[in-house]
Amino acid sequence: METKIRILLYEDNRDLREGMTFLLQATPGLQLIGAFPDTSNLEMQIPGLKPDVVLMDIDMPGRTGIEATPVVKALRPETQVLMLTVFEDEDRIFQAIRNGASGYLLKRTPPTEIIAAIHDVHRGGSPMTSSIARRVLHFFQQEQPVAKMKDYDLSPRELEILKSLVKGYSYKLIADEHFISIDTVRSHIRHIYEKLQVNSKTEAVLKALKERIV
Amino acid sequence: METKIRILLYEDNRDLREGMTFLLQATPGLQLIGAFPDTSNLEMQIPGLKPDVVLMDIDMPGRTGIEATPVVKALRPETQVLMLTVFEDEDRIFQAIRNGASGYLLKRTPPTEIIAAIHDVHRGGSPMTSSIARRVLHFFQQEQPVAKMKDYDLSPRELEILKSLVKGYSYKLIADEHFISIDTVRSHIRHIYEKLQVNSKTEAVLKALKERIV
DNA sequence: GCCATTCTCATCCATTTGGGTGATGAAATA
DNA sequence: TATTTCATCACCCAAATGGATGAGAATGGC
Repeated sequence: METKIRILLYEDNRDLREGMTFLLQATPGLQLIGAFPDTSNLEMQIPGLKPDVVLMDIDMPGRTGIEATPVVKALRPETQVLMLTVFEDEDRIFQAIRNGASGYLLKRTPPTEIIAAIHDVHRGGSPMTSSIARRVLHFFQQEQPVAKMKDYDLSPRELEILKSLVKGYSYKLIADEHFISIDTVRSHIRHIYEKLQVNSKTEAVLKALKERIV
Repeated sequence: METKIRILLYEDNRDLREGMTFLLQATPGLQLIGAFPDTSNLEMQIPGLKPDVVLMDIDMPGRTGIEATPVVKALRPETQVLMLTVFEDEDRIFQAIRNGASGYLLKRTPPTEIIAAIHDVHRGGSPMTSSIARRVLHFFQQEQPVAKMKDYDLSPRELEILKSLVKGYSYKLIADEHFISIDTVRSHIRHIYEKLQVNSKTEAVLKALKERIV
């Protein structure tokens, strides 16, 4: 390893902080450049210490780890934030991820895996426990009851017209777009409304979007 | 371990299939109950063999692993599908995930980790390599340029009206909903249009949704 | 007190939209 | 071949919508 990975630790629990400090200092290839019980001085510490990886607890007094993460990313985008916490609820996981966290580990993860995860996140990976990963995947899967999704039996032409509606076009515009008369457009739209069981442009557009018929 | 994990393998490459077969048969706690070069007989094999975990290659002749996955989940929802493939592009990853895969490993993953992943997915985790995980997280993060988002300076009342518009309501309905006259509704909506720079209900609704002002 | 904003309501007018009805020719299907 | 579906267009009418303009009451800030 050429140069050590520069690590910053934010953890309010003193025992845990000191334990992690010991672990990190004892590990070759890693360099702990700071360990703090809160994020109140982020704005000084991040630009000053230039960490490669920040280990972030979630539940801290003052600014939580979730709130601090986007600040870190804003101050120094190349810094990787690794959440290290006891919380496993989807809300916090997603908030952390949306805020720019690159990894999400539970504190009960064995030390060797935490070390591995630090290297991992520094290499551009996103380490996470598989239970966290399951929740993330679940998010993608829980989607629509696509299977039961009625296709509403729209004709090809009706589908095109519906797409134009979803673009926010007026009847006249749609007519021009498709080189047909406005009455033909109206005719198609009437059929679309009937099939979708709606009776206005807005409702049709909303339904089309919500059930992604478009 | 009380009872062995029942595993089905779908992999068209003969060498890989035989290699995996050897690995799985040599591992205590696992029971390979079938290994097939294609998914043409899924409909018989899944209900007949009742696998706990299916190892699924993506690129197979006939029905691909991505297409086969939802079929597996439909035939036997409790079966966990673990993608095992060489492809690492976001498209395929997301297709697989959306189709119900519970894990996603690259074939170059070391055998011991594959074994661990099988146990993992069977326990309800979602093993994935951290590079895959990074891509998944990236999907959440790439979102909107929230920062640049103008708030359009809508008044509280206008925002409420806009929300009603997004519900697909007509002027009359909105008037009733808020106990105001229809002309007042029209007045608010005109102001909304002006601020959002649109000139129809549909456009306003689309803009509100797209920029999630609602 | 004065000013800006917001919320309210109104009137007038033109355009758009929704709904009813019907018709024609082409294409696909039974 | 007969029937059905699709795409096209038309005419009528009523309701909804969009745009211009104005105006009174309430609120909050300066």
